[in-house]
Amino acid sequence: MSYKCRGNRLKTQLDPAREFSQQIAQSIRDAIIAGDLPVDGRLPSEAELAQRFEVSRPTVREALKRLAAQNLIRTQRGASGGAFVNRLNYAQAHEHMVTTATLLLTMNAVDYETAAEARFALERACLPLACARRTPSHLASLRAEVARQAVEGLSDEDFCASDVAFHRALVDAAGNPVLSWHMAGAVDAMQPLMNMITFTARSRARIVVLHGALIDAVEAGKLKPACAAFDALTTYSMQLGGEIRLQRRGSAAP
Amino acid sequence: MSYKCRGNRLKTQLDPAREFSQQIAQSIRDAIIAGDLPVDGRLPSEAELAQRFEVSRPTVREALKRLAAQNLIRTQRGASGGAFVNRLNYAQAHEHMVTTATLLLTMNAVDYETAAEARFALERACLPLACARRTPSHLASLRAEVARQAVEGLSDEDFCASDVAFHRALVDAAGNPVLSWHMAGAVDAMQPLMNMITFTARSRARIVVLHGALIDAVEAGKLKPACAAFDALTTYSMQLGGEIRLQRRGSAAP
DNA sequence: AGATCTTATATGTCAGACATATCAGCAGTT
DNA sequence: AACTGCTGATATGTCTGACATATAAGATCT
Repeated sequence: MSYKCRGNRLKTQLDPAREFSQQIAQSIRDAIIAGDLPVDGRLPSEAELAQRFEVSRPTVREALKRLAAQNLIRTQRGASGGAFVNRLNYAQAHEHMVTTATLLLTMNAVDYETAAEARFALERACLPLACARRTPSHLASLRAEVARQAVEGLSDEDFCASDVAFHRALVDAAGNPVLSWHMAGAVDAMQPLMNMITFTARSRARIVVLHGALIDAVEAGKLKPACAAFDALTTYSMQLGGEIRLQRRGSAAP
Repeated sequence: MSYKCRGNRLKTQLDPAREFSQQIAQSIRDAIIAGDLPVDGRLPSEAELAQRFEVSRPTVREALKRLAAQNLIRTQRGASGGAFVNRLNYAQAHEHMVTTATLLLTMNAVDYETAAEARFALERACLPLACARRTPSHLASLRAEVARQAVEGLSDEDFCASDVAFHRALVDAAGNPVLSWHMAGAVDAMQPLMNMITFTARSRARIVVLHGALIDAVEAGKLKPACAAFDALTTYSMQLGGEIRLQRRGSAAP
């Protein structure tokens, strides 16, 4: 009924029809999720795993690399080394989320409207919490980014980066790490995509003003004005997306 | 400026201090993201990659397994086989998201309040779109799940599963696949966790009523009542979480 | 022309070996 | 007594070469 329904040991019976390394990785993954292998616990050595599963060491290693790719384990060389169960921290999960989200968007050629709609809908959901919990530290981060965005000679890349930092800070102001993690895919992965599409057309001054209004509302802790400011930002972004599409339609692709 | 800023070839210069397989995987991953390796395109054979990177074939294989673990490539045996760039589809990304979210929650012992707060905040953000776009098909799915939940003899597991299906259908009703993907981590991964914590205490009848009211509002396309119904569900769930915590505090852990 | 056999190619797996990082313990010196 | 440096044990990282097996394409036979 709980997590610890331990069969306690790894399933070492392998189906010869499927890849061994895949099955071994699954077996170990299941054990980790079930809690049979505690966080920071050490897995048996590669040699011992090879014995248990009755495969060679390279095969075991391929399985371990699969798990390492998911940040489920880390390895250390040396005498007391080995493979250790990783505590999946937010930073790793964040990075992972961004990679997956980026791939999902680019490989499926998701159109701007769909991506932006999802992003703004999700980010808007953070506003109530942000208004209620924003700390002076959060507000300082937000204002710092807006100040940077107002500088004249800023490159497009730096402006985009600052924009991402601004939105991330806004999400973090909600004070919920799980929420921040969920939003990583929307902000860090989508925002650059949106910037790439829109940064040629947009007016930085207008964005700075909209950002400023948003901060003021959040600082005052007033939800309605915050939503209004955010919706204005949304509307402008969507409008830019539409203009870009029209331009693209007019001119042939390079 | 666009994705295809191709340096066209893989970085084959490796740093001897770090693991080769990790660097090779990163190099190929970068090439995929940059669009140098098109979807469904074939990678060079393992032997050729080994030559290019000046490493042995097992090392190349470890790198490929890392990519396979992320669903970035698939492999085929045989004459015209090899490793092919995978189009990351929503189903795979969905599965991936659920795994990561589950691990993140369990391994960090995220408390119910934090997880639930994030989940409800995000799901609430889907309501406006759901009210605007829900199709008869969506509504039918929603009603079917509620009907199942009202059956007397339903097991706890089945009730939980139906609950998840209900919320997933609600999110899908927003008609935005990117949004649905983002919500997978919240609904599919968090909901079972929440159920596990709350299903001993909750009143099924009350939940069925709340679900029904929510569907009615969504069907009518009226956002305010939908939000009200959803907030009632949120409040009830949070309240249950509080009760459980009190019970737990009273009795020693098994 | 169609069915079957052969061959080439690529991945999947294995065995054994060496290189290297790291820790623990012991020796020697200060 | 405390610090230093050596040494061995252990485990991962990597290499070499080989065999097994799946698959497609060409060659052969009916």
